[in-house]
Amino acid sequence: MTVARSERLLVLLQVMRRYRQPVSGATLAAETGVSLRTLYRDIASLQAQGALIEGEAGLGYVLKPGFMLPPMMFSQEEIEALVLGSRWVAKMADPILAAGAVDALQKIAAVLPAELKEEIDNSTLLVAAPRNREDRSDLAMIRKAIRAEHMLHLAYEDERGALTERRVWPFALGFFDSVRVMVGWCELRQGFRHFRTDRIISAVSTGKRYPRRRPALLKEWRRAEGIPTPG
Amino acid sequence: MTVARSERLLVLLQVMRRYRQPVSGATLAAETGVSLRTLYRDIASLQAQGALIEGEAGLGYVLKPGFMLPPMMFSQEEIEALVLGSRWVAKMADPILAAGAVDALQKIAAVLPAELKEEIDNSTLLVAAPRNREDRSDLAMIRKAIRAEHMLHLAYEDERGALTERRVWPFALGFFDSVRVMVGWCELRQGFRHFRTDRIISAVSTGKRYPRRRPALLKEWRRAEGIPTPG
DNA sequence: ACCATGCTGTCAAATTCTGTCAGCAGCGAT
DNA sequence: ATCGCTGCTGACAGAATTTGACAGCATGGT
Repeated sequence: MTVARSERLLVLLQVMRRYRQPVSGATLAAETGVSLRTLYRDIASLQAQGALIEGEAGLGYVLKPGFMLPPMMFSQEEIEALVLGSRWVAKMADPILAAGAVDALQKIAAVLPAELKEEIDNSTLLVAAPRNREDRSDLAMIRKAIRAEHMLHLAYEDERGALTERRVWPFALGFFDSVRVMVGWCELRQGFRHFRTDRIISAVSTGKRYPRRRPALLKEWRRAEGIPTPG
Repeated sequence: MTVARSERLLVLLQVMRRYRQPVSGATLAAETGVSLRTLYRDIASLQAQGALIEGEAGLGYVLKPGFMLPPMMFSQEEIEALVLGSRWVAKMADPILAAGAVDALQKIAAVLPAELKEEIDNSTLLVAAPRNREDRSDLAMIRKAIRAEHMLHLAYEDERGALTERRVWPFALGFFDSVRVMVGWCELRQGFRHFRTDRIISAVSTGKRYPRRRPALLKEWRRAEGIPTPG
């Protein structure tokens, strides 16, 4: 069986992820142990399968951030869990993440045979409609800052209505029943603080990285709060 | 590119799903337009890729219920949505569905390169811990009854504490912030009724199908309640 | 203008896939 | 026990596909 080819394509994706800058086709060909001509064919294959690879003459290839899943089998419970979870995200999260949930569902539905697609459309697992929120915070920007480990300038109104400005190192976002909370290290208080996103007056990314790494902060915060690691 | 082969494997899965009973390899070979020898090789390929296909001598092949996804690409937002959604399900749904969510996450994590797997483990999107519930209802059984369109014998305690017994046709399950609600047609009241699962004293499947189809009931209920169809 | 690079066509060699034939093993019915 | 049906594996030759080498064109940056 030609398992070699599909595995080579997976390897190719990994190699492209390693380089964060554009890589030349010649380099990729060498790393995957294949001729340049074949590499071009492999790239074309991946693109045909939906991989977001951009190639520019004179520069090389870059893989847009994302995840290529190989073929895999999900049980009925697993797919129901994914569908229900995505629906919850679609309703409860900010517009961009919600759009991601909808897109993911559509991608999955698109590859299912008609009979099973209908099963999803008629899925019997429903999620409550979200409440009206007065939460205009830009969660997408906050998520981006978290991913990039960028410091944020925050104007925040605490429980007592007092307004403060701080610089914080955001590293997590919590979704509770009715509120969303940004978790970060607060330079002002020199400690971990939780910020309800509906009380954030404004958040501006400084574009500068904070000095510690996100997983370390997360771990330390978990220990400080006595929160077990999620499954 | 040998897109022919992988497509044939997808077709093979669909054909196997059509037959709910065991199918002989010869039949499958004829349906996919391939020799019997090659069919055996195709089956082996699918099994190697994780498909749950069982073959028994003298009977044929059966595909265990589930969904085989072809290789596909998810954007960062999409995968974050899937992860967050699965975490929510893992915490908020009944044990079986929660296990499905955990399993699905593990399957996805298992095929990601180490660096991205860590990304999921350190995911910055958190879900609130579930509240303590006094909800001992067997949601897994209810979901099963919904899928099979089976009638349920229900002992239910309504808001006023009055205890009733009814036969209902369950067709949906709603997840709200703090309560879960089974939706069904109530034979006693001759109308759609919502049953909070924590007020269900006992639910016994009759094993008999109800006379109407689930999608029709769902649609009618949506119209009656003024609920738009979910994305 | 020049170089690095992406991209496509062509064709023969290398590789893989497929069909045919053969044989063994497990299961149910006669 | 025997038979038929079926799953499953090995071997091998021909068919089909993939690969590599070569040639050429297009594009962007220097």
